[in-house]
Amino acid sequence: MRRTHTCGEIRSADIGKKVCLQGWVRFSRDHGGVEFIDLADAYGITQLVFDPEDISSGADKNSISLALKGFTRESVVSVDGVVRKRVEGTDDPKNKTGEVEVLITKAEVLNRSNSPPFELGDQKESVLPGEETRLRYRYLDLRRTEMIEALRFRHKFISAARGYLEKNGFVEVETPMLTKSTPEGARDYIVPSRVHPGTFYALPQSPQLFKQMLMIGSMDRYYQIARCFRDEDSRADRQPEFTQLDIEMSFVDMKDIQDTIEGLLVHVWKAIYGKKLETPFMRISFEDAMNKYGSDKPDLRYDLPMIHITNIVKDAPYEIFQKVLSAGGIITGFNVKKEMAGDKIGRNEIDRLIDFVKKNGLGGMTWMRATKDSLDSNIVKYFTPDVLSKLKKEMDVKEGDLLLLLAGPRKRVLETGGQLRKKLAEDLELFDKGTFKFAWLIDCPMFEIDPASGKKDAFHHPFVHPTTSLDIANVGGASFDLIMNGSELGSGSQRIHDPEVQRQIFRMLGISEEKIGTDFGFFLEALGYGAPPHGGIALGVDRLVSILLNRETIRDVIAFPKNKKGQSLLDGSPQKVDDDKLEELQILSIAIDDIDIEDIK
RNA sequence: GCCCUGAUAGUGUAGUGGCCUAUCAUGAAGCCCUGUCGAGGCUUCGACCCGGAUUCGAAUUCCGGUCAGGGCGCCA
Repeated sequence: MRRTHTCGEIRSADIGKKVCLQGWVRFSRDHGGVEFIDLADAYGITQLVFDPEDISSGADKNSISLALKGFTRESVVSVDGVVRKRVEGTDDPKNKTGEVEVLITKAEVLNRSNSPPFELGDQKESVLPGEETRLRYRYLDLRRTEMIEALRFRHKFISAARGYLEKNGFVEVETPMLTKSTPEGARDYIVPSRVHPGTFYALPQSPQLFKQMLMIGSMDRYYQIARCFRDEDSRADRQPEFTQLDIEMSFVDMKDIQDTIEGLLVHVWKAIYGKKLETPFMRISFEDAMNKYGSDKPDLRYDLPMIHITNIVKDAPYEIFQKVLSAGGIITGFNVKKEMAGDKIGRNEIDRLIDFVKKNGLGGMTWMRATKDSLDSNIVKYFTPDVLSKLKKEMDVKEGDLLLLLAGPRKRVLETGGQLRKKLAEDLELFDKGTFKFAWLIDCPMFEIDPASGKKDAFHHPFVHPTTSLDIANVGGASFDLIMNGSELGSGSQRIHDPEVQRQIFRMLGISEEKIGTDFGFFLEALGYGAPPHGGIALGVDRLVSILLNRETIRDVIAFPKNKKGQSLLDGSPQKVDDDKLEELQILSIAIDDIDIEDIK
């Protein structure tokens, strides 16, 4: 018999029905006579009963009993039975099928399971095994409700996004996975060509150039759930392969792209949560974000800004400040309000914060506590009453507030301030985990200087349309980021559609004429054939979904993720390939392990 | 490349120089039990990441590795 119901759908209304259920044996409880089995599938759990003294007509007690002996944990079984109400007082209110049970009339083991390496029950708070074990046996991990929910949610998100985009005339187009290696940016995963020995494709870091060429090809509205690859080190929110919701539009400006994403998210919100998402999103300039929050993706669920006080304290004879100032540095501070901190930050905690600041590259941290009518600290003596009063005014100091002051080189102070702000918010629980605060980071520069090499780099990428003359010092770029809760969810821009401007940007990035030709010649040529004004954005699907589900890492919303070192613990990739395969590709490995030491000697 | 944290039965853990023949739970195997629901009871099985050092004595201290995770760099 084929299954008639899933393990999550039988209710009181089904009482008396003959059913067939198929699923996994999650738990069984043998009372020496009556026996209960929790049968699980992706939809839920139904309790099965075998009672030797309560056998339905036509059922064979001995054959059922025999089959049940083969029901090991996580075995796949098929059971026929009759739905009945549970004995008075034995309902299970925690389970949506908890009012009914299925009295077994026939049982069969479809596939016996080995004893699982970790416990799969997750009705209550179960103890999760380490992630290594979960990834090694991902197919078992996926049976857990949490994982099933994550993948369903992810699907729902993508499905709703598709619905919105299709309704608005977007066409999903697949761009190639075997593409050209690009010189700038992240490292490529490369794929050897057998037909052209010694040459390689690269897996796409993003469909950037192809989606732009789709616009040149008059596609007008494009989207793709695009897999992207970057051979860089992983993080909790970064995997070697990841998914972007990639969008490109013709005849639009930045506002049109932002409106589209806001519309999309409103639609998704409605579909997933049944709620209205407030738009338009707040906008914050790159400069404000850095100055106030020390981050290009500040968490805006709480305020706690940096308040710059360089001008107020510049004359105070406090040696540390004077040293910093004479080196061209700045002084800034946080006012940790009494309402935020309560009495959570005592002397010991301040010492820990000072350590934190030191680890983040500053010499230390000065602090003051606001008393009834003054500021209390071992360094107040260096500040005149006038300076203290100005400081109190500027930082809006009330009794019980704690001032944390940072001094040092501008960039260092802002970055460390941003880290400290984040830490304070976490320690003091300044935000609600269920709140999602979107914002657009706007007014970005076109270029940034790499502090290590002193080289000029593109702030976003080299295809961003400049918003100012290219001759001035701080060229602006028509790019923007979607940020939420301290994460960057995606970045978009209006693109360059004039080949001469594009060529000029490549030159400004220090790419030689020859390189421009070999690496981007085809693209410059394409721009030359009537490229329409266009722009687009890419949203990180893994990241967004993991934040919405409050998961610590994007691995928890990816069915088969890699570990931190980029390995799949499930199939053991990456692996060596046989020598004859390499030979066919005319590839010779010079990895240390592959070199025969004797040969070298 | 660097920094931080961790590693004890299949799984999750306790254990800060001798009370360790290593705790507890879960699991597995077996037995008992007729209304449980992560059932319960009894019995059994099963572990200190590797190498070196210190010490009379190391799971515990030190050094070096390996593995895992978080972060910096990197991610145009």
